Amino acid sequence: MFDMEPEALERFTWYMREISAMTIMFHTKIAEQMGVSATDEKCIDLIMRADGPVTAGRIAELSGLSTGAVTGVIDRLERAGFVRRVRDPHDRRKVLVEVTVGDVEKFGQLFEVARQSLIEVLSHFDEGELQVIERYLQVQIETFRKRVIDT
Amino acid sequence: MFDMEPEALERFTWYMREISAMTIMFHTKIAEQMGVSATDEKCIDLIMRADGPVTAGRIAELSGLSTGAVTGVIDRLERAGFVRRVRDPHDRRKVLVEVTVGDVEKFGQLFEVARQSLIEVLSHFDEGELQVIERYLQVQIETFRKRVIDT
DNA sequence: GTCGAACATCTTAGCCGCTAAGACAATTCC
DNA sequence: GGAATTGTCTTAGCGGCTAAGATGTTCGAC
Repeated sequence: MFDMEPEALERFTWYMREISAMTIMFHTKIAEQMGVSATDEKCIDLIMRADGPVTAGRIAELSGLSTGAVTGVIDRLERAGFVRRVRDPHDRRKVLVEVTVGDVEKFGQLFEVARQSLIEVLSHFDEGELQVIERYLQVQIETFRKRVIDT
Repeated sequence: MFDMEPEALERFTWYMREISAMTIMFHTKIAEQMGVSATDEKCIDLIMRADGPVTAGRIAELSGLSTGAVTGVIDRLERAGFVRRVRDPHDRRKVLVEVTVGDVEKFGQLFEVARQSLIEVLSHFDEGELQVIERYLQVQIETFRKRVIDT
């Protein structure tokens, strides 16, 4: 079905593993810089990546935490000024969690460094190569979501 | 210095963020499947990615945990049969931690799924495209290690 | 060789976040 | 309107983490 030298596959496996570990470290550093726990940072990332406000319960589902734990997460993030609780006017049981607008700077430094690093990486490639890379990233997201995450 | 449409950069940023979140989820699932905590899985990943045996203290450095916490990590991983403590014959203060050989299967399923997924992803590309992708991964690792991790 | 300083790991006390179970409040269904 | 359901919060109990100190080992000066 797909013939690739075993050594090549092994190299790619190593790249994935290395990037994977760097990703974990990156999130650890972001959390440190924001002055919150890794769990809290994971949740705020969930909230930011969602489109539109998210309920507390949805955060529990997405993060795998209990609802009780999510209450604590939101308490801490709210106290630190990263998010805000808003009662859903259509269903007043629900608590919508919104990222507070002006405080995107608090994520600041390291996100900016990451953005600059991405630009630096991409600057090594011409138009046609970037198209290949973009397709690669799209296929990777699609494949891993289907086969690894949604199971 | 490097001109790229802002929308393209935004798309790539989104890809990175998405992959980043999937990576976190992946490690969470691996840990679950292994029946250990995320911290423990992070440590065993460190040990496996290192070449040669690693000391307890080195694990503390690399993971950012206190030495006391690492003692607990190794206790649990040893009890679960993933690693083994070996006294360094040259310096008997040190404790070398080795991954137990026959138990690689315990990581099993999900690693295998990930490996198969990687093969599936790569099968979408021809020889020349794979070279571009490989270069991209190398540059990414190098750049992010330099600018994000080692700071 | 001996002694003290430095080093590597382990132990312990105290703290904090997580889970599970149930309380409370709002909504939906009959 | 009343019962069942839903969404969040509260609480008790547990387990992992940090910081500090204990224990065992090595290194260096003499």
